[in-house]
Amino acid sequence: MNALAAETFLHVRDYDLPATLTCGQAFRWHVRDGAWEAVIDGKWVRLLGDQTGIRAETAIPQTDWHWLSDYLQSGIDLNSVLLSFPEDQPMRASVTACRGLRLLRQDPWECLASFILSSTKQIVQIQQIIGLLCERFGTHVVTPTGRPLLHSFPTADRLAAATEAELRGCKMGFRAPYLLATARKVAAKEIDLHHLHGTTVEEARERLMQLPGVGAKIANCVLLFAYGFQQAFPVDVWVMKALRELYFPKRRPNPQRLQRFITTYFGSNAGYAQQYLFHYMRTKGRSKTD
DNA sequence: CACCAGGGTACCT
DNA sequence: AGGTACCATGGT
Repeated sequence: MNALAAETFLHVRDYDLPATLTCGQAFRWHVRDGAWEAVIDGKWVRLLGDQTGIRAETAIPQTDWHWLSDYLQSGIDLNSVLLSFPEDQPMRASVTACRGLRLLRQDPWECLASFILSSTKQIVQIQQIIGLLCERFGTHVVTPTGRPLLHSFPTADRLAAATEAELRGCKMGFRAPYLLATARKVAAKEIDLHHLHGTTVEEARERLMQLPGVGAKIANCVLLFAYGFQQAFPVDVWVMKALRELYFPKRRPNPQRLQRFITTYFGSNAGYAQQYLFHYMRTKGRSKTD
């Protein structure tokens, strides 16, 4: 038995599916039989990439695939993005190491909640926490027969109704009160995540940072990975390492000077450049099959 | 077994 | 304004 309900093919070149889906912007993807599977907006999906594009399969009928091409951002002109990067050795090395790395366009709530859980955690652990969270608070998702049961990412309403102890049970530790408090603010409509699409980066960032457990770094991740603000430039320990080793080898610049450098040097696609640096720093020195 | 991980917050000078 | 301990848990 089997029965995939729908499939399509997205024609796109230079799309590195493995790198894009595992580089720390989304946390629910896993490989099965050489293909990538996850739940997007409550829908099970399976992706298989080749040189000419991405084949996609779902478990329920689809007529309009816009939700998927929007998520994957398969329609953007990657080459013009790469051409907008500063021409320096670190950026060249980063692009050479992984031409085809893309930025996704994710659901704001899932992205926000996921990155609240990301603080001082390794990517594998974030995946584990989110897996438990979905299992315990998400709803069942239709999958092809024979697959393990899968769950949607829990809504803010559902998490707002949870207890801190239940959330701590998902191994998230001290992040539990942050996630709970933010879920309650979203559920109570103290912030309208959808509305941020129509604002400026600065206003959106300011609003996000008013939420418990959301500082500049996590806000920038959400701005970049969910809202598509390409100027947003999250600085975590890896990106800070890249900036210091590659651009400021002599002495460490103060935070203000560093921020000034980021906003002036990397151009209109600074967030994209940041993701290439991040991926480069994390993978260099490892074998490519890891 | 130390040390570190896609940080934020409260509390100190 | 700028530094620092603490938060919880698992990988390396």
